[in-house]
Amino acid sequence: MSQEIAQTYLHELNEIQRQAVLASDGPVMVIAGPGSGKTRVLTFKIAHLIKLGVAPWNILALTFTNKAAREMKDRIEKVVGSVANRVWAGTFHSLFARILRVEAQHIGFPNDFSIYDTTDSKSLVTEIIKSLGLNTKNYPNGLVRSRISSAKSNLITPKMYAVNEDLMSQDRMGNRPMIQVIYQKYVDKCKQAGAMDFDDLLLNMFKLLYQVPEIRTKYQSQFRYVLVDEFQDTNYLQYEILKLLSQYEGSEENVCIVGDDAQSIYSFRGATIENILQFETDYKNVQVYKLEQNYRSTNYIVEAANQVINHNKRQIQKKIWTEKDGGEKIKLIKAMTDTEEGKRIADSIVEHKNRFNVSNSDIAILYRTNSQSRIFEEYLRRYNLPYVIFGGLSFYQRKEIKDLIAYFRLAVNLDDNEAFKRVINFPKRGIGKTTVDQLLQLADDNEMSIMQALSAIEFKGRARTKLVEFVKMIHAFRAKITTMTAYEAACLIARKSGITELYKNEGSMESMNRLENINSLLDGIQEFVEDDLIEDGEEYNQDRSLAKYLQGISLMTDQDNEENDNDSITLMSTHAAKGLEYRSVFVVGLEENLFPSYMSLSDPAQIDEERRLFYVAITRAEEYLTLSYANTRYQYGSVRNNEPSRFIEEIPVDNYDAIITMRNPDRFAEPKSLGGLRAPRIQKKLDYIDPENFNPVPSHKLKEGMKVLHLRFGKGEIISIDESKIATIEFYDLVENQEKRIALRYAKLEIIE
DNA sequence: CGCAGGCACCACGTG
DNA sequence: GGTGCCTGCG
Repeated sequence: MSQEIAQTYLHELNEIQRQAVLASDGPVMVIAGPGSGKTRVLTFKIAHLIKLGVAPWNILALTFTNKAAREMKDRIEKVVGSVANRVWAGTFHSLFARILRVEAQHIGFPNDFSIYDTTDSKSLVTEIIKSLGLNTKNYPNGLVRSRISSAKSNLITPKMYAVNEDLMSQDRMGNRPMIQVIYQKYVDKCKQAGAMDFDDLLLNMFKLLYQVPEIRTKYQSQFRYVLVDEFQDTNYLQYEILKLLSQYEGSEENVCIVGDDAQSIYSFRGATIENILQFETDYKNVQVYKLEQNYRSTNYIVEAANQVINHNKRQIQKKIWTEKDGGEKIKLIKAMTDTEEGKRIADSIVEHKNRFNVSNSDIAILYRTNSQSRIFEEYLRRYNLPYVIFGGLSFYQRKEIKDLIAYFRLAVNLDDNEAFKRVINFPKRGIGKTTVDQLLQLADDNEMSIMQALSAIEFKGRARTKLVEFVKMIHAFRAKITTMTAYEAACLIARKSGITELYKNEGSMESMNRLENINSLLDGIQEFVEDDLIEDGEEYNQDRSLAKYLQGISLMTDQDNEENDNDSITLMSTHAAKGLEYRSVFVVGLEENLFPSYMSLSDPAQIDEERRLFYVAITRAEEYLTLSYANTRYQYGSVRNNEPSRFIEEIPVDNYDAIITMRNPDRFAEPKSLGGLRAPRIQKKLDYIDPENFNPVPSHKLKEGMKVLHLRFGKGEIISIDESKIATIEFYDLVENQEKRIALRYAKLEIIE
């Protein structure tokens, strides 16, 4: 190793980190506590390999989120330049999908296979349950899918399931003996549709490597170095794939796994810490490095985290420490209601900004469930604090977007039944439920996709002419997508399908919104077409077809689009926060039944997982950590009382800001007004409207010229009301877009004069 | 037979 | 608050 390399980046590492980076050959396991420079080690390690002369495309780096992959690539690029783009870095799902696009024919799938997302998979399962004459009471969709998913993740085929006495007797005892039959049918139907669900992307990658020796050899020899981030989140199937890729005759087993057992939070989707323990047995002479120095957080936070995680029995021994002494103690906010919690958090944020000079982008609010975001959203809006929400309903999950994309999918893959079901009568073209049911039956009886059945068998129903028209249209689209660019084809489909026209004619606020979303999708497609370089492993791919575009987006999530570049507060689930850090973190909703979740209360192992999740949450904070809970909360349509979360007490009292006794639930003092500081006004603060004292009036009482009050936007004046009962209202306190168009049908407005 | 509106039921986390 | 199913009407 040359002197020059050492000077460029190795000095930025501590001793253990450096050893881990330099251990380029053979199996390596890095146990990395939160904030210990894990990503730094991974990226420097890859950069180091490239500097040593390893070709970038011989390196496979697997992550769990697109975000982590992108960050990794960016950081490698900083060290070695644009050649970093040729590293195979990405999520398990996206990289395997890419490989399957090339190799799918070896396992009996078309190369332009569709990817079924959760909605598609749900819909297919429901269809099957019904077709078997079962009801969804006995066979809840979620349960069936989780049985199927877990079977796949453990490499249990439907046939193996049928002879697995454990699984079958579990199903019998649960009075659901038909799950195996549903599973078999689900697999058959996916195959027929040329579709893979998320689990199949992994499963089929495994099959490909396992069943086709020359393919196995091809990828084994290509991926000379394999690295896995967040290894504690891998499931059995993922680990088996990793072993297939890295363990073979004559291999040096250059595999490096990085993880932290204390941050394993995905057991619900089959992740197992066993993999970490197993690694040392499966590979010979594993070099183990433990990164224990935390560079992120102050001692109060690190100490709290250590104490909390100590309540978990099973774990790899390590002691996280930091040199950052002093700092602020942890604050605890106790609220009576969930609404009050929202207000108090917003107040506290304002105080933070003023007292500690933190900017919005330094702040994150973390919650257990995405549905908690709404209240915080409302208060932040009222206080004029900009925010971004990660997670929740993704752009690609919106109805109008899914519908248009379903047309794309169907045109690319005629057998994609889920896409077919979605668009056959949208926009309305007089093909109703009865016809669709008949079609499904027809296809099922003949073991064909619907499109195949339609072209092979004369359909006798009343809707025949309309069906012929529909099929013609889809075939016309299909012809266009091979000759046109993605953008041209997408515009044509949006128009000819009747989707844009439908929303234009409707003219409501909601439709306009949808139209806008469709336009942003089209804009995105245009960008895709105009982008002159697409990173694609070894080659810069020149394909600008709609099919190619579909491949790119099918595994995208919202988090891949939203950039927090305009100084906003971040709101997200604790799961989504893993790997991120903020100067000031608010962990909210710390109540029994919520965090820990009510789903976990009966199972100690699941409580441990909730605790690890809490551990992840608090270790996101660099300087300021605030915890909060509410005594009562609106849940499932009624008010519920919850005890404060057990996790609050697991942090020693010394780490808290206020002196409090830890015995009874009322022990937690109201946060003191600190140093006489008052929550100052920032920008134009909207008046706080108490939802309890808010009295909206029926819409017919609203007239032009009235002064009204809106929960979110505050005071305003009705400028006009048009014939479709859309009011244009000017809101005085909004900084931007003072005028809003509000559909009176839905609006809740109080008259103030 | 198709459609709109009403209504029950559901909601943990992710690719 | 969203959505998928059911019902009664055209």
